[in-house]
Amino acid sequence: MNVFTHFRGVIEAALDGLSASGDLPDGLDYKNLTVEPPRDASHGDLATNAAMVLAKQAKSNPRAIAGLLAPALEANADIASVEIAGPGFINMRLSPSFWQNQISTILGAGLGYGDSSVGAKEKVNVEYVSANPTGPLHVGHTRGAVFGDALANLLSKAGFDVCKEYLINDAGGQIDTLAQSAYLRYREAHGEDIGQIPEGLYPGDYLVPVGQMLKEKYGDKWLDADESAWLQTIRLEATDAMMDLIRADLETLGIEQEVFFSERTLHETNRIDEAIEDLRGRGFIYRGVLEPPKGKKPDDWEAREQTLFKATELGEEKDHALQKANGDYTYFAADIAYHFDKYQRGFHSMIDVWGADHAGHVKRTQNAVKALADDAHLDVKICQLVRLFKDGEPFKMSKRAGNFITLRDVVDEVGRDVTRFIMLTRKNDAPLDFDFGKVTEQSKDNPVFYVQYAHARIFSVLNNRAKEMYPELNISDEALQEADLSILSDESEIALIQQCCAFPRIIEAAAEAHEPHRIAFFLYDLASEFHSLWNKGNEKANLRFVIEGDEAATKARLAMIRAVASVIASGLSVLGVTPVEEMR
RNA sequence: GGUCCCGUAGCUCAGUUGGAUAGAGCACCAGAUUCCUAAUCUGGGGGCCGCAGGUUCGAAUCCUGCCGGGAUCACCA
Repeated sequence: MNVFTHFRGVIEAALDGLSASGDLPDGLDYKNLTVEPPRDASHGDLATNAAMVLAKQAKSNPRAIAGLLAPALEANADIASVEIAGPGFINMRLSPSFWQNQISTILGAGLGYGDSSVGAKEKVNVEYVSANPTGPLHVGHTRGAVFGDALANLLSKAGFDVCKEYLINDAGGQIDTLAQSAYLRYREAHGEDIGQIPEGLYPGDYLVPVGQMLKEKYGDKWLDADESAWLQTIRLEATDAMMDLIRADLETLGIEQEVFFSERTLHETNRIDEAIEDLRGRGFIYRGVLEPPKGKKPDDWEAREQTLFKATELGEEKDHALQKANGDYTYFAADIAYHFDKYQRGFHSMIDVWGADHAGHVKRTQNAVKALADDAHLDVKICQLVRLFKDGEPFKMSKRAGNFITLRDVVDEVGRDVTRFIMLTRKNDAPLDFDFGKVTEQSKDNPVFYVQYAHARIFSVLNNRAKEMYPELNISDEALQEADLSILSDESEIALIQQCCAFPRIIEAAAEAHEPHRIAFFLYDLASEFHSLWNKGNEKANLRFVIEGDEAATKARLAMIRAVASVIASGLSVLGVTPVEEMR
């Protein structure tokens, strides 16, 4: 249950009552009405702008409306006090018992706490990673992979029907390069000294096993053959091998996408023609000559008539080419067909996760989607660069030299959970510093540790201290739900419960904004609230979780911290991070 | 030159889609451990939210124009 949504309902009911009694006009629009936690906790637990939003509609002033609404709200048993403040805010304080009872709700929901129905089972396609199948994933792909996966999890939790998808770019010229590179390794597998890998081909060792595989499967039939004899077959073989590699890389992060869509099939099944014909029918396709780029003109520029997408129709500066000089479709053309295909599969809402280097293509792709269907929507999330450090020193990666830092390097070094969490500690469109030393440090500097430590501390209390002092006490979730929670009245305890209760709201807001990093920040705040209360037990022994000679109080406290652990675990599961029960 | 992203404390960044006196961590200063992990916590100083206009009850947030930093710029994917 989202506390704020719940009380929004209460407030709207009270307003309806005022309309019915004639104190307010009928048919008021509640659209802009909000119920939020006030920024300043001294203002209470909930604040609503209802009076201010409705003032104009009701032809009255905010404070007068607030004066009508306040008594109606005070009648609610869960609302302890109501006050009108500032320009017409209505601040409410909820009764301690309301907050206390939320613990039972959380324990009852378990990992399902925070699940929402705002998504209304709407189909959403989240496409991420989609790295060219020419080698293992590197650290740059890692951020997009984690971001996309967490975003998809988040949307699922918020009630959307989510598909995790990967586009295999297996149609372009870089696949020829891959095949040529693999062919070289094939010759090498037959004992030939291939020397230095020529400039322009992929030098990485990861193609050595592909050469071996080709030798075992096809023998020596291509050793003296012309490229035309082997190119097609090796393209397919090498692409498959690279996708196996990439899937294995993703598996180390716990990522498993449901759909792997081959760009090649778009070309082979005339899907691109279909999509372009569809756009032609809508007036977005014509033949023409593009202006040369302003400012920096490429040396090999030549004016040429070609098939173009009329992006200027949708407000862009220039149109975009759909065909290359050799007549093949451009990547943009294929991408249009790909999004058209997604739409036809029922995904009217699409999200693409791209690297920063593709930022320039966002607008045209969104416009293409807009042109394809009025009810289609594409959001493109750009992941900025990850800067690698080791103890403050920058880590350079050089793809050209073939010794770039791979996803696997990162996961091997710091582990899956740390990799995933740290990648989500920045907004996707802000650059991220990743220091191999810092992220494994066991201190509050390291947010992964800080959150995990809070979770582990709770289990330490439950499994060690509580069992020591009360060996007979049943600490299952079911038993703890029955605890008498009324002793949980300290300010810090209520604050901790309130922080837990913010979780469903955070899930909904983060899902709506497509911003999974908010979950990571929320978890940090929740952990902080917990550590704070823990330390209060140092000064005030009566605030400790396990209290000698007071089993009832102990049980209530254990219920509370078990609920905190549950919310942490629930949040971490969205991020794809495993909660730990002890630190090692 | 065009487009997109960013500009918030000395540093690294949040900021609940427009709310009340703008927050956290690091760093700096001062404290807390007979007690469930001090691997933590408490308190303190520190700000023309890049600049200037506009929109309204109300702007760090939305609009416009500048300034500064980054990414990208037919025919690669």
